[in-house]
Amino acid sequence: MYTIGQAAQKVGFSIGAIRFYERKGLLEPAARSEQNNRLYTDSELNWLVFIKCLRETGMRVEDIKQFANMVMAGTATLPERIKIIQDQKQKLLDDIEEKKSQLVHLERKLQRYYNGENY
Amino acid sequence: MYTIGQAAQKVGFSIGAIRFYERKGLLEPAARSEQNNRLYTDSELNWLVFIKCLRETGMRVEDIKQFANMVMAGTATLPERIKIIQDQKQKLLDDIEEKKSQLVHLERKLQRYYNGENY
DNA sequence: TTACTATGCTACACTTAGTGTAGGTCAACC
DNA sequence: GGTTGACCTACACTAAGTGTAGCATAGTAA
Repeated sequence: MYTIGQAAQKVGFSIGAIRFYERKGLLEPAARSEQNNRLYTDSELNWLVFIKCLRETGMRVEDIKQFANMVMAGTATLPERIKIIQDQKQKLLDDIEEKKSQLVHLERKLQRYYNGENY
Repeated sequence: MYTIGQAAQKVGFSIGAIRFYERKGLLEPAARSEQNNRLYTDSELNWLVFIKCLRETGMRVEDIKQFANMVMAGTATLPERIKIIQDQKQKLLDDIEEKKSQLVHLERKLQRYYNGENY
């Protein structure tokens, strides 16, 4: 069993983030020690790692909650889950394009500065 | 003179966004009509266009405020302004790299699904 | 004249994904 | 006995607006 601090360090979340995920229903309310401190099993740590994996893809917390429910519902939801990941991927591609376009704006601005524009 | 709705449409901001910028001090409080409606001159529209240009580069509103102050302070602040734009550009490049890495995560996840993993 | 619609106003709540802070508890160490 | 460290809860705050409620006003249609 791990304390929240140990869990946070092992998984790479902040303590606050873990409590936040519990509050949001992404995690079952953790077991407590006699001192009312949260205690995590290895299995719960794996669940946190899973959440971290999804978060790193840029998925929103609410969507991860849905996704987690689907995972627990079994393989019947697999096609749906694949679609979600594909949509997420598209969103990421769109984001990248947008940022690239902003980059072009910035470079134009810099060029204008180099050419003597002064506002 | 333009109403806030006309200004919003001309510049491409929402009405709410313009009021928000005023509240944040990015804009001087607009002149008012007899009916207490905001009125904008062409010069203020140009200022809004300028703000839009900076926002599109991904610059934060608070930073735009600083930047606007520098512009008004004259050419002495030019090197500082160039540095800000360059930093902004670097931040954008970092963002893009991060998103690309998230993309790799997603693609790995999809591959695992295609290979029969089911969680 | 009355009713409706459009546009504007203010002030407030809400969003995301957490972070930061205040105030309190508890055990361990010196 | 005092201090440190880790934990607890609850609340406020962040960015950049958006959405809503409740109001005023002007122009138009019946």
